[in-house]
Amino acid sequence: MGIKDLLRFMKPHIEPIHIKKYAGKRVGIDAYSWLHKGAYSCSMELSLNMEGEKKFQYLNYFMHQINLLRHHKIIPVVVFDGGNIPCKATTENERHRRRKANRDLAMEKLKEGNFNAASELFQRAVSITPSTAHQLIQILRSENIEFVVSPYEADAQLAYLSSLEAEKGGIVAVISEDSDLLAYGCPAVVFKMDRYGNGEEIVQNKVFESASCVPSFQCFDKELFTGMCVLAGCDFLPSVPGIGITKAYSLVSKYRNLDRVLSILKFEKHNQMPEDYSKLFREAVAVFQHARIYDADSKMPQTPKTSSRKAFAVSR
DNA sequence: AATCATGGCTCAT
DNA sequence: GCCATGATT
Repeated sequence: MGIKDLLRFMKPHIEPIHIKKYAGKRVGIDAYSWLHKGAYSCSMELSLNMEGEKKFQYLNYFMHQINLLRHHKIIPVVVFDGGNIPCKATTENERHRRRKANRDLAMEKLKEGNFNAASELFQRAVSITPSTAHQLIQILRSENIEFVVSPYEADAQLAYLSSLEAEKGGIVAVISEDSDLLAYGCPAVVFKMDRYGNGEEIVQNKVFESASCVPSFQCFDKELFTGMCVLAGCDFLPSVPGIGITKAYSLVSKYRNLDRVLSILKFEKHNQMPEDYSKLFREAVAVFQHARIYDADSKMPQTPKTSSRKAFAVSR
């Protein structure tokens, strides 16, 4: 779910841009967002694993976007999700359950001959499997497009790559649909990029420095911003009842210190607040700050542990 | 006024 | 994942 209501809250800090402004630069792509969009054009074919070309139409969509970037001399770096992070398991299970329910319903409608109802349900059942991702990886290889499979969340990997110099494999911006990127502290994120290259950009430095935009983040730093995001409710920790993005912003901008915010919160909401919220809060902030990532140069996950999954190399 | 819960949409014909 | 909307607090 990303950070609840964050993008709407940040609206005044969004600037419409064309992706060509990144000509000559390395730009990270959250593979999941384009895979998911592309899968809508062939959701039934994917769900039923049908024969024929159309099943692969999502690849055409993805490569169209890639070619758009290359046309503007942008160097794309595609980042895939790896395994699921344990604290996100309940969110993930719920999604899986709903997709399966929609798929079963779609099959029924299809048997009844109700094609329109079926295809609508197949769209809701759409899910990106390792197989669909692997089809794409093969094409990226053959086209010499750089890609990385993150050990866990692509968001974390994209944030890490954003912190590196281009010479060390770094990127200068991220294309995604996920507001979590802002909580991770990405310097520049482009949301809602369409097929012509138009998108909506949020640049961290501009957010912190802007004197004219309301809400103002002039007294914020990266930690306070991440804290605000966690307070508002994220995938790792639900918010305290009654606290949304607006209250989270007010608290952080008033007290300018996360420990102080927690004290006040404990005082005001002690009835509805879990006993261990402070601990869980600090852990969630730490997840955003010290995300598990795959370091292409060291060829090892930086936080080695539970490496049941394959470590993937980059193609460079 | 802000949060919460729900339902519709992402492609492309 | 996002967004809009109406009920709920």
